[in-house]
Amino acid sequence: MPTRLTHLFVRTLREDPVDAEVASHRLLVRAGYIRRQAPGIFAWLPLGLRVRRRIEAIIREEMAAAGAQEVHFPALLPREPYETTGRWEEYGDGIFRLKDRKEADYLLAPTHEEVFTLLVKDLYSSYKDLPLTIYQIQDKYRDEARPRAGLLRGREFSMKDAYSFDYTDAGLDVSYMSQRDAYERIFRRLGLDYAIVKADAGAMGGSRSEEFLHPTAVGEDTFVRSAGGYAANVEAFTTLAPEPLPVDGLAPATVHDTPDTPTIASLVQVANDAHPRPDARPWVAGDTLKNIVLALTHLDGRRELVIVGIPGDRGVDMKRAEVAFAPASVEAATEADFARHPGLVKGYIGPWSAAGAVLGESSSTGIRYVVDPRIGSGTEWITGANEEGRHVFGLVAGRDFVADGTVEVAEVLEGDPAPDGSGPVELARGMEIGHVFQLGRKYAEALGLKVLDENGKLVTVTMGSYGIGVTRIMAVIAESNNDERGLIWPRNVSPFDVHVVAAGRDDSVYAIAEDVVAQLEAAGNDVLFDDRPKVSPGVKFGDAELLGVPLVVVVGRDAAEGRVELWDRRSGEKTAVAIQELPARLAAL
RNA sequence: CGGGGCGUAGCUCAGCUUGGUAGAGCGCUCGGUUUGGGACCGAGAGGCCGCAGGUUCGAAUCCUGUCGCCCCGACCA
Repeated sequence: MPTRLTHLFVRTLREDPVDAEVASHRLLVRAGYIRRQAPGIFAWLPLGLRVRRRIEAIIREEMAAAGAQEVHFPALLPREPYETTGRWEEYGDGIFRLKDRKEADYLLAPTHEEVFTLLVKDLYSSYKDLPLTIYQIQDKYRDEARPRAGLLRGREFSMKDAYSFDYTDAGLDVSYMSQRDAYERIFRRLGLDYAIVKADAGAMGGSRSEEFLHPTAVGEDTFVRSAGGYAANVEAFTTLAPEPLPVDGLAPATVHDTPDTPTIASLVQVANDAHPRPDARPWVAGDTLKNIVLALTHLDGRRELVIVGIPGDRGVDMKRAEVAFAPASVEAATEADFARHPGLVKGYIGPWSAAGAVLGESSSTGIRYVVDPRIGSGTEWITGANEEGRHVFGLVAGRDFVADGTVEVAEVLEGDPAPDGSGPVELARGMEIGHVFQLGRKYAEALGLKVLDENGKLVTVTMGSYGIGVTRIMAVIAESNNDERGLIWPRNVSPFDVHVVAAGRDDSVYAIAEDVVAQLEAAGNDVLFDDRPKVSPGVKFGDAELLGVPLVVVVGRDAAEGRVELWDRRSGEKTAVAIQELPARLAAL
């Protein structure tokens, strides 16, 4: 049976909803696919559900092909498992918590590692049962601080999450690659461009982690890639450290007056004017060593100052800093912090002074000092002399100062060399649409999932987790498949195969359209039929463009002569087709 | 959590400065005329002007408080 627009539960909006900014959000609401219920929470209308189900179907097929079995857990879960793994606390305000009538704690699951692990523990106890990969397609709940952009970052969202269970590391690698391969097939089938980037393993404690990023201006992640094939999230980017240089023969450091140079730009200016380099090459920002005071707040609430030294031509990337110092949180040091450390001369901080080391755990201040990998042994720098209006020139790392360690907090710039030697990187924005992750034994350890191996020895299971954002994918597809008139779905996720518009003034057009619809249905097409009798053609065309079914058949002025128009929504091209040839023409597309 | 903006009809908005009993367009209903690019005429339905308190003879409008929403940032397997 065709779906008739006279009966379909939908109302298209002529104007853009005021609260929608990005194209996908705007169009999905305007075209009647979703309606907002609360911030980041949406109701699904028939059209929206159809698209969602088609995406799910593709995922299910590829999961089955990868040997994963579907299960289903509740979204509402008790506190205990999350308490055991520590995530009840770790998630903080990030999850929805609730109490039952007995005051027992529950949560709406943000992800399901714990209960998957426990279920396998319940049922399996032998290596013979492994490997196992199970998955579900479930709504997840996260109390995002700021939901935004409609389906792209909601507080309720649908995700396919799979979990693999192995008893050897080699087995985990196989399971991981199997899911990773499945993801590539899924995204290819969905027509979604993607980059696989190294991700920060972070607090999840796993070893190998890769994100699938869809390059898009609305993406929230910045990633880098090189022509030679390197790709990484900026948070996971590692700097290519220079080989140590010999320090022998380098000129001794000299201190110069550099009045009024609190910024790198002013310092470079004064250095070139008053203290030009002997070989006349101009000083540049990259010749300076900038020392930035950060304040860490550790999990136990302890506040610690740490100073990071980075080349003066780049800033601190706070996201990279968060990763570098995790699980502590990071912020810029405040005036109060400086007040507690009179040894720090704001604007003129440096590791060295005539009286000895100033920065570092064993220095006069005792403040931990970590530097960018570019500050390698034998490199020379202009940096603060710890006196108002004075800098030290030709300060050599490894000779004149030693840091407590290196740190990856400097911002990554276009053209930086990829760590694998595959050339300079470019920066791009991306939206995370999938994430594959080797969890290792963290959850199995915490929850006691062990099996007996071939030798009758109890071994802890090693796990992987693999997520795909179903509703986010739908938004991403909408985001990259639209024009000023509306959505344009790829054929394999379109809510219908073909949209038939009856555009005529008399009854015969409708009778012919009914016949066309019946033929298309008989040929196996899922048909949306605009049979609204009193609606003008202009409105019908406009709605057809808004709704975004990629193929439209217009039954109109030439219908009496046995011809209809086949309208390619994407190209806008319309071609006359004889009605009896129509099913074959569609089948051939 | 910091910054900015906004709450008036289903949607998009005007009215608020200068207080006087609620408006437009679109959508919806009925009748009629239209019918290949969002047509027209006529008649309608629809609002606790976010909520609470205050000022006033009288508050959508002024004052105080509060709740909510959107955007930017922080945050975010």
